Amino acid sequence: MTTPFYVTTPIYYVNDRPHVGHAYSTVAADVLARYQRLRGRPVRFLTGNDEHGQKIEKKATELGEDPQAFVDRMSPPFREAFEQLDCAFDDSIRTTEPRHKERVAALWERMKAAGDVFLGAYEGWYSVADEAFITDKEYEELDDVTRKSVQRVKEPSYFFRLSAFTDRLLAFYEANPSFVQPEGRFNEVKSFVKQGLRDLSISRTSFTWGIPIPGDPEHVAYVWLDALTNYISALGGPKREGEDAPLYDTFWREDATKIHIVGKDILRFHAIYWPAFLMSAGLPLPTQIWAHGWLTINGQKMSKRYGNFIPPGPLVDAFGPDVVRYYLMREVAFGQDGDFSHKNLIARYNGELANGLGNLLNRMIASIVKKNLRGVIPAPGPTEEVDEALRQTAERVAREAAAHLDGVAPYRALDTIFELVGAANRYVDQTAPWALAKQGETERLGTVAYTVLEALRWLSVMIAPFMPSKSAGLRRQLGLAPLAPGEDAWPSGWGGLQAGGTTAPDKALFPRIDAKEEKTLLASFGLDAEGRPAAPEQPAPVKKAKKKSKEPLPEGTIAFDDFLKVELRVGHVLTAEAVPKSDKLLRLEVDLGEDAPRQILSGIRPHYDAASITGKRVVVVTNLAPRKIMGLASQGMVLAASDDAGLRVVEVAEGMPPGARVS
RNA sequence: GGGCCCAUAGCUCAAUUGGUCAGAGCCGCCGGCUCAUAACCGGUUCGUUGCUGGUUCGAGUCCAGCUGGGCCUACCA
Repeated sequence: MTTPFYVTTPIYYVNDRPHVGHAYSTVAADVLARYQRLRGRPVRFLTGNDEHGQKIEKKATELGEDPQAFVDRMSPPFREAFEQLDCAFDDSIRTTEPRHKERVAALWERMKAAGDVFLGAYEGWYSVADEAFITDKEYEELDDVTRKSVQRVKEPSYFFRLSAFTDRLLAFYEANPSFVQPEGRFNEVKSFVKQGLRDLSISRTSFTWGIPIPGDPEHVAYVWLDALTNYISALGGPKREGEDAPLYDTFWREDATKIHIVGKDILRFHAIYWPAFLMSAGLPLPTQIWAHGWLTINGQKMSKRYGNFIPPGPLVDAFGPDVVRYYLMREVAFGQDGDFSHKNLIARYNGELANGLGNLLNRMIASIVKKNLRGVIPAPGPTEEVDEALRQTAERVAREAAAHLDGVAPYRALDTIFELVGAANRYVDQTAPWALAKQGETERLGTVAYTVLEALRWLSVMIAPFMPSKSAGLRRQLGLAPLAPGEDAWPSGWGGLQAGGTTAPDKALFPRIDAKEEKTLLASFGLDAEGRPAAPEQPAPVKKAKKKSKEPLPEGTIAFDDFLKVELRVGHVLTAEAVPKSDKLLRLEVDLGEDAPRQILSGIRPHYDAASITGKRVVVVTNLAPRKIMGLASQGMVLAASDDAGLRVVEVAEGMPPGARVS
């Protein structure tokens, strides 16, 4: 198959710092891209950043920064993180680039020309945190924190006639039964569409940080219209009359394979809105939307709040890019939720990479071939049944692994590939080349050694999409050049390894991590020997408080653990106002480094007025159960010192960012 | 309220269109080997495949109900 292959990651919203979740999506896309390149297909792999929207504008304003300066600062860390992970994307687009903006305008014009865009007025709730319009019901069900970022909007707005696409979308789904993967997610999409679609508001006038609408610059494009367009704008599409766009013509043509890797949270936008936009504009639709699951971290939900917001950098520093990539792809079934566990990573590393593949290479190259064959690859003699069996295993594995990669099941591909590692290790034991050497059975030894080396060569190709550097290292030891792009290099013909070549024994490809190192490594990630967070910050889902008969504590003291239950953080007081009908209460909006500020009520008005408390950096108890005071929810408590003479809030030096933990 | 998905050995997962005694890896235990990264190889314990019925010559695999978990969705109190 030599049709072009196009794979994209979501474009990551620059409100966040890169974390393991971003790395996961991107590595998955990179593995697919590298695999298809190996197969000799023309490949394009795109990632990028989503940089517009009200949330960005708001955040930048809060920081006293120009939005453009803000996104210029927040965007590079994503590319750097992915490069560190050896993700070889061909392009990384930013939605603030001119090349993107002009294509959003072009898409808009096409949709408008098709008669699917009309001017109306939108009234309803808009969630800034999610950058999405929500219904009244959804609004009511929100938690208090999120609700803070929801606003009532009533403004003129352009609409996209999404309602007219219900039947066309359903027909398309029917005709493309694997358009959305996994299947369960597709069902959700279908049932959502079956209920009938409402027209979609696709412009806003209440803020400016976005792409102006052609002919009506009061409006900026709805962020999702803006963002989704990236998949074609990066290719130079949609084309205007008479334009030349070779990338677009190659990778977005009807028969190219076009896969969007997305998180399950943004599936609806990709599986419903995006195809509808493209249908309206008369453009080809993507081949497949792959929604993967979420990762928890050591069993806990990843969240800034719980301090387990894992950036990929330290992982790469500790284990190297290939091992992190391997683990991410191996551990979780693509499409399902999974857990990222440092402990497990080390277990898989030792068990599969060091003991399995690494040791196989080492026992052969650095020992048997080196000692008995002077490091030269022997010519195979007549084969026996065991030799044929290993060869057949290799052929089956290559076939199945390829099928799994074509089907976007990287974890299954790895599972299959490592069957060959196991088979080769068993083969070495069965044929006992060290014994053959002692008995002077040189010809048989040659056949056995060749068979294992050839299997290793096959492995060097099959692991390449997952572990490009380790693949190169493995090939170097086999005396082979790194894989070069071009023809289909996936192993199929047995015997490609040239006899007479010189092997290059080297240090262990995957040095084992011993128990002591493991402990040190885990500790460096703040974990105990069992791989659990040393100081669990995330309360276990409240079961019943078990009575623990521990040593009694001295009267009047609490255990250290008890102290840790109190979560104190630095809060930046954004606004303050007196609560009507109350003489003591102030209603504060406090930035705690979360997505939205919290509302906190504090009885400090006798000592502070609204103006004097605003802007202060205070200490807030953040895990106090929310409480309603005079009808208003209070989501925390500001610490203050007081005596008869007066009251002062506890303040923190200017430099500490909101959200910093106090302990 | 409507709908979807999942529930298989201690853990993570497999089991072609229902069809050989339900498998693999990890973990544990026993043994072997010694070329190797205290590695590798062999053997081995635990499953009435969530529960209850049904269809069938035959069901983990289909149907109904139940229990438990996850998710999508909705302008019925």
